[in-house]
Amino acid sequence: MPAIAADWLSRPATAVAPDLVGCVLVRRFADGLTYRGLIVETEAYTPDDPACHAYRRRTERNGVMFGPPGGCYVYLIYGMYHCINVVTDLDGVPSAVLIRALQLEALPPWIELKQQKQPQRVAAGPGKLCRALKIDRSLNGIQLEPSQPLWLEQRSLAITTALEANKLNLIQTTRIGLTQGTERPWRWYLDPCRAVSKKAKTR
DNA sequence: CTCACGATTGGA
DNA sequence: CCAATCGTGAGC
Repeated sequence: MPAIAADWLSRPATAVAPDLVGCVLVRRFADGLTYRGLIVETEAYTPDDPACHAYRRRTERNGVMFGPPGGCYVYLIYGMYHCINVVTDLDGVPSAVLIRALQLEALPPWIELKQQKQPQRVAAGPGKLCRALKIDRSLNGIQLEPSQPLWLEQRSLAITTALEANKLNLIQTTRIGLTQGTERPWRWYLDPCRAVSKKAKTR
């Protein structure tokens, strides 16, 4: 499918996040090997949001969030995992969409299949997907486009059709793992889908 | 300059 | 429930 261009991402993160579910994240290595993952879960972070890394002010870490849409914001969390975000909205408006889970088309060879209890969940979580696709801070600040080692592609017709027919549904719930802004319903995921990190609480 | 802590994960 | 593990940034 065609690559997603920066102008499509030049909207509030809360508008982009649901639209990114069903799109594809592509990882291309220097040797040409390419891996694709269906985006099955996202979260939005906006400038007025206390959970957003850029809520207080611009710092060395969150700088790319202040840049133009289509930027790639990667940070280290808990000293051992990386998380990847797609920068959205106008240049200067610090907003991003956290990619929380992927359904990989094929498993990279460095993932020990034997050790995987559930191979379809190797990228089910923001830290896990970065580990699976070898995404770290060396990719922080790159522009997400096909000339780079990482880019986005539009939804396939098959996914769009399945959503329209309610074969697949886009569920909206509250975000995960936060201490602030927990009430904002800014998480979206595909259902049914094994690769989603966690299902919404059911009442 | 220091030090508490985090948009996580996997195991007890 | 809890430890692992370290860069970041708020506050002294």
